[in-house]
Amino acid sequence: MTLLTRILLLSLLLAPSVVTAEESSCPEHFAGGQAPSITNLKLSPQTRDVCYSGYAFKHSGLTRTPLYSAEHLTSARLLQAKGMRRHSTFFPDPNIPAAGRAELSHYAHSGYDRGHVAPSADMPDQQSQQECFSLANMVPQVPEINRGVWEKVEKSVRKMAKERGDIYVVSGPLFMGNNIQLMGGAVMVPTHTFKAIYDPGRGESGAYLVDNVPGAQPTFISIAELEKLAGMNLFPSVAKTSKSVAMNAQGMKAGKPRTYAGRRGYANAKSTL
DNA sequence: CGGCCGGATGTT
DNA sequence: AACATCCGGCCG
Repeated sequence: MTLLTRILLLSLLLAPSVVTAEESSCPEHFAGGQAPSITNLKLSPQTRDVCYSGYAFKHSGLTRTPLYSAEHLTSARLLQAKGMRRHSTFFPDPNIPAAGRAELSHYAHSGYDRGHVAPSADMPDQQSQQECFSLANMVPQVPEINRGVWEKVEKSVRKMAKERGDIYVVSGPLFMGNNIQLMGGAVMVPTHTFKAIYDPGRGESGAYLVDNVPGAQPTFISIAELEKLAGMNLFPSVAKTSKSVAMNAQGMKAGKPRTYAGRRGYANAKSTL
């Protein structure tokens, strides 16, 4: 089977709903049914919201990455996901206009991994498994990070979801500073990746932030702090006073929780977008 | 330690 | 699509 027919087959198999309005057509993926919203207007152009069965994302044609991918993780879902057989069928997303999407060629021999934003291991069935290999759910990630500490963050969040039973997760890239690299002349290489968690049962929230450079360790920041860096309102339905989740207790070597704004070099960092 | 997992690579 | 191989982390 050629690559082209495989892509055509995939586009037939996938039945996404693309929405442009404020209301999400897949509220089940979001805390309070409300999708994250953009507050940094530089991020707004060429965006598209896509709903899949296991996650939903907002894609940017400027970065050719998701700005976020959102999932609702429950213990039942992860129990089901655990038994899933995985297969790697990465594909350029037919729901994203070709002019603004990532292609397999952009990633080939780039030195970067195709890093899942919504992870494959969270997906409970064949369809969602397949859908999460969309290149619209990928960011160029330093291999050591993707296969190392980021994987650890993902596992830690799955563990948290199993223990708590029910959490909402929003993951995505950051593009900080004025020296953003382009992979394959097209796809923006994120400087960081984040994973934000909201626990509706306990009213707690928090986020991991990991630099996209070899040797980086995860840091823990508040949702409010992350929202400033990301230029997005990640959990619009959640009161800003929600308590912080004690993520350090999840087997992570994240060091002391600290405020990212306090770190030298980041306090004045601006998104180039 | 070995075996498994999850993500990625390359070849056919 | 299947297969071999790699890797780091985790578990018994």
